[in-house]
Amino acid sequence: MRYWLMKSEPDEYSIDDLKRDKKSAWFGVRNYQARNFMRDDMSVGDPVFFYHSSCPEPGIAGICKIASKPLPDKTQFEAGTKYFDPKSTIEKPIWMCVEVAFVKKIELISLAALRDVKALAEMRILQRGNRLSITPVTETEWQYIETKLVK
DNA sequence: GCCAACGTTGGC
DNA sequence: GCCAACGTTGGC
Repeated sequence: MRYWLMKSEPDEYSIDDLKRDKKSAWFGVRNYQARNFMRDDMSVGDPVFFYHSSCPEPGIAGICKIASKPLPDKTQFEAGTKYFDPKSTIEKPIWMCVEVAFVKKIELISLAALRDVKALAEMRILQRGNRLSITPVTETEWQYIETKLVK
């Protein structure tokens, strides 16, 4: 089992949206590293921190879990949308996604609060210049956050 | 809105 | 394969 952190802009899709939907495809990822995590490294049941980015209060807003094997991201075939990729074909899709299932909403753990914790200094999300929308979380980091910061 | 950092593109 | 130009991310 591996642990993950997945970013979403709450204006686009928030933890409340996932709570309502129970389950959702994590579509729209157009970065190869992030895609490869979904395609190659995730397993059904892996726990995920749901992170709100590009918003007034960025931080971890909830917990969800991986709920499907990798699937072709349908939005890559939708001509005229911002996720359309003309290089992709049904036979050879370029972009993959997974489904995630809601686990719980938590009291927001702000980015500032995460930065305050020495034990989390090495977290990918806190590294300078990090922009990757999906990052692995180590077991140590997960346990620390889960036991000490999640409310 | 600004800007640093990073990824992608495309000419050579 | 190099690298400059450009686009995007995301915190502030």
